[in-house]
Amino acid sequence: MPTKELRLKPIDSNNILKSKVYDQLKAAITSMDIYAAETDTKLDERRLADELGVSRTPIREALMLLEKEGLIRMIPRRGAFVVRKTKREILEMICVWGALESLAARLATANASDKEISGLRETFVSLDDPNSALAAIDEYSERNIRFHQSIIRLSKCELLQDIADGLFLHMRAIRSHSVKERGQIADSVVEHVHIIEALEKRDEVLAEKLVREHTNHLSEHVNKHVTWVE
Amino acid sequence: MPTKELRLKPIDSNNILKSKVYDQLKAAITSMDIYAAETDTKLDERRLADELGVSRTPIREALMLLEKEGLIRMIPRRGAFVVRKTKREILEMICVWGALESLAARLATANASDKEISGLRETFVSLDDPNSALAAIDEYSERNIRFHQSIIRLSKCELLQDIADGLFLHMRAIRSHSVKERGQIADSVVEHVHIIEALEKRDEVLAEKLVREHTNHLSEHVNKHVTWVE
DNA sequence: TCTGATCTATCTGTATACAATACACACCAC
DNA sequence: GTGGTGTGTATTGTATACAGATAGATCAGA
Repeated sequence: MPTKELRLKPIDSNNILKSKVYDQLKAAITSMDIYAAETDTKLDERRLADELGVSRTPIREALMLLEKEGLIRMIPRRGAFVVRKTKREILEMICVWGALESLAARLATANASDKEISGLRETFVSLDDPNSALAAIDEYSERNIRFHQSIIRLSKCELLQDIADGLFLHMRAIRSHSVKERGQIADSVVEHVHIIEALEKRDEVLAEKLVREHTNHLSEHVNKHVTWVE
Repeated sequence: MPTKELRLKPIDSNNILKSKVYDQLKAAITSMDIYAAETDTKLDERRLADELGVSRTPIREALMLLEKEGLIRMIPRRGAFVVRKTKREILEMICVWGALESLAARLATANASDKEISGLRETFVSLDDPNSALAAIDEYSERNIRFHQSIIRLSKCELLQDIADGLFLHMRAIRSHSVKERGQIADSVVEHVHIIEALEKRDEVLAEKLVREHTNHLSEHVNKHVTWVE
């Protein structure tokens, strides 16, 4: 729609090769099934350079960024390898994530608008329809992550979002392996509802408590059922 | 002491230029007084390369790592600039830090040994001697940070340490500007003692609560007294 | 046949050359 | 005098060349 004052979009000067390669690699790594491969997958700089049609320089820059994010590990003179998280590391991530999200919930009760909180319901309301069978489990996982990301966002704390995004990145990678039973999902959804209700009541203590318990449940679940690693 | 089986230290294969440059730059940035300079300090790649006696490649690699850590900001075709944190960002850091450290305190009550906890007392016991005047304030700040780092360490959660280290990095940078009165320090020390006592009693709820309150006090203090930024 | 060493190929780490872009200053037009 | 354009310089982004190291293979010796 035309406006009176001219609206100019902020040009993304980040349109440099480094960023493009970084995005591509990140997407590729997170979408691949790390734990399916029996051998460590190595990222060959020259091969990547050839495939992406750029020189090795932007590749190396992107790889270094990915290493700092913990997605890959670079061994001097050996190469870059996709990192497989250990069970211990996964549990640590859930633990830290719980602390961050419970803080986010507390902040959200103060900083989020009513509309934003009620918007959370839409995020997962369609989960209640019983037609979705196991086929929808993958979609549930994605929606589940988005729900938690939303809470983080409602805290209006940018630093929180940055750190949490880094964690979610890894959670996404192990998501497909998480053994989800039907009952587990149902329980999870109920807990989500309770969290939203606590936020709506602006009950910061309750919201924080519920989020922490929710995370603890996930932690126990992973601890019990995840055996495909380590 | 000589042992039966030969003990070999893990050779630091990270001894590559990239890491050296990274360490140098990080130390230089954190030790400099960012907020004293009236203009944004720019990091010239070629100048740095000349001064450190290496080519631009390791310099750029190190700069990129520093950018991801939030210490500098790279603007395409413009250069790298040391980041000055806004007051809002500082408060956010304290907020997140509080959540992480209160989690750490909770974990520490379960994972830390009695010896480790009692070791915390030594960290700041000399603060009680009254001879140290304002001259020791700088040392207090450093010791203060080390105390909090110790708590994080006692949680035995590596991820927690990684994230917290990133935050402490920035805290160190603003430390020298934090207006510390004598009374403020005394209060702080008392709170530290209470935190240690809670840890010794293995009272996870109390320890977590005290750490959070301690952080909140710092947050309020900064919010009130820090006016030299933004 | 197995162990060990040497040699080679390949890949990474570093340096440097080249290209593109942004800022600054000067010059010109109005 | 002011504003705009154009060129020059300096600095970053990208590509490539070179050096060093590692892993695997081949070969010799027991």
